[in-house]
Amino acid sequence: MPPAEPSLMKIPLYRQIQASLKEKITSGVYEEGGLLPSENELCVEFNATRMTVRQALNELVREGYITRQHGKGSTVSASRKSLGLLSLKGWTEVVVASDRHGKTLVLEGPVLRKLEDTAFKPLIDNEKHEEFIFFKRLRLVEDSPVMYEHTYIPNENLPNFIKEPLLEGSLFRTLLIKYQIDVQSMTQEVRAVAADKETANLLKIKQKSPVLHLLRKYKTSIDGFFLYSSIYCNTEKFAISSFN
Amino acid sequence: MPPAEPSLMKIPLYRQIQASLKEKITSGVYEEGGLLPSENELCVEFNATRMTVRQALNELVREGYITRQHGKGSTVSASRKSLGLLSLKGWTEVVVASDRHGKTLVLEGPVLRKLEDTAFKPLIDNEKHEEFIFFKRLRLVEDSPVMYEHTYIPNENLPNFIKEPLLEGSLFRTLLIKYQIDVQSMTQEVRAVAADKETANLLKIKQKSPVLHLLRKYKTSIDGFFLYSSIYCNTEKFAISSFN
DNA sequence: ATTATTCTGTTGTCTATACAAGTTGTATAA
DNA sequence: TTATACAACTTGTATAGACAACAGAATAAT
Repeated sequence: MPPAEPSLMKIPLYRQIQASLKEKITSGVYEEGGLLPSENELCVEFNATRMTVRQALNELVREGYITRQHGKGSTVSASRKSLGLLSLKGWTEVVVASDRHGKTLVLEGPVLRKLEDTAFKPLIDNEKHEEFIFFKRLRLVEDSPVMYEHTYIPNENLPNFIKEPLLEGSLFRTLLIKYQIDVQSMTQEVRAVAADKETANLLKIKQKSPVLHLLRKYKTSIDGFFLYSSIYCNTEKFAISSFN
Repeated sequence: MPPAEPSLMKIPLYRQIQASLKEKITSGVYEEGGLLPSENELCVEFNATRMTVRQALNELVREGYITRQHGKGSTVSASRKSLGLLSLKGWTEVVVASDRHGKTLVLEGPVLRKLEDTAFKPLIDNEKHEEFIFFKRLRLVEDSPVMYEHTYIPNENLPNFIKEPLLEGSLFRTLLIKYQIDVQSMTQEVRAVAADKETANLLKIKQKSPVLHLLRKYKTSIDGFFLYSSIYCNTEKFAISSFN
């Protein structure tokens, strides 16, 4: 029997539990600082064993939604004011989750071009990638420019990518839905640098102002297929936050 | 019966496995890019079940030591050149793991003082903490100053702390061994700012140079007991890296 | 020779259970 | 009233096993 629609593929139970709880947390059913139902109660609710429930809860800890305490329970974390961008989540999800009005302007692309940015060199293993799909995007929060991003995607496995627009404006979502490519993890290097002329203009700050520079490599569900991003952030109004 | 020596407390099996594997990775027994023994082989070696071994392996993924691939195995990650300081690890552990020569100068403290730094205000829940133990520390890598750190620790649960030196120069280790306080997780905000006079002098850079500013809150095994750090980083030579 | 198919070993998911250990509230004893 | 002990509930650790899904190599069919 052929597999079902990729987008309808079977989702592991613990992922469903994780998604359900996340939904209830962000929508306020479980309020900040309050306790989640105990593991045993969740077992009953989702008809699963404790190990499965615990896997879901551990994922939520990793994502910063809850904290847990031995003998007490799982507490809903206070939602953060700053944008949680050191974590994996894509821009769209982060801005929605933080309840802010976000917008993305595509300044250039998608176009095919070679990777010229020398900063990426140490991150790329093999030279087999000749051409990349390239984006220049500017991201705004409440109409203030906050991030200026260059994205490079190897031009493989992505037929018709440059011809069609992004689903809901989200790159990650487009990759997942249209190409079944799941972005799974990320590594990045973080620096403070002085804004160059182009960056300063776009972010509406003075030239040579301090900006955050993030150099990212995203790992996907396809072996050897990575995405690369170079991001400049204006951190005057919004900080970048992370957990561990 | 009274509990045994805290430092000899029973360590969970999966932590032991985790530590053993980490040791073999950093010492080169398992080489970069190579495969770890399979889960079943590790079960035999450590006399544990797969779930226990998997818990250890998942921790190593979280810490960035290995990656895993369905149907294939666990691969030892390439060690990173930059300092993995967005993760939880303390300075001592990070510098040792990255095979670099690190040194810490205590410029001031430990002394008792109130928390004046207004940047911390939004991070601190309750005002019950009157006094904090305060440190000013400068951290060097290969004799270059890289980080300038202010640390605030609530003056509770820590008898004789300011009178005695740190164990092996490590704050985290001292808290764990002498006070049984385990630092478990961290949240932080990251910004790019212009170096003020003091910071610039200490880091041996020009005034107003871009520096990374990390505002950290460490969670410990004691409920309601947090550590706070404000860190300025010179990222010209060393970047800060993180995983997810 | 090339293409399918099967096989084997790997990690991923899940069940069911058990006991240890931390937290909290309550009942009892001093 | 104040301790102390206990009970009930929580999460943490661990065992033992099962089947699914994936990767790669060996084998069989074309």
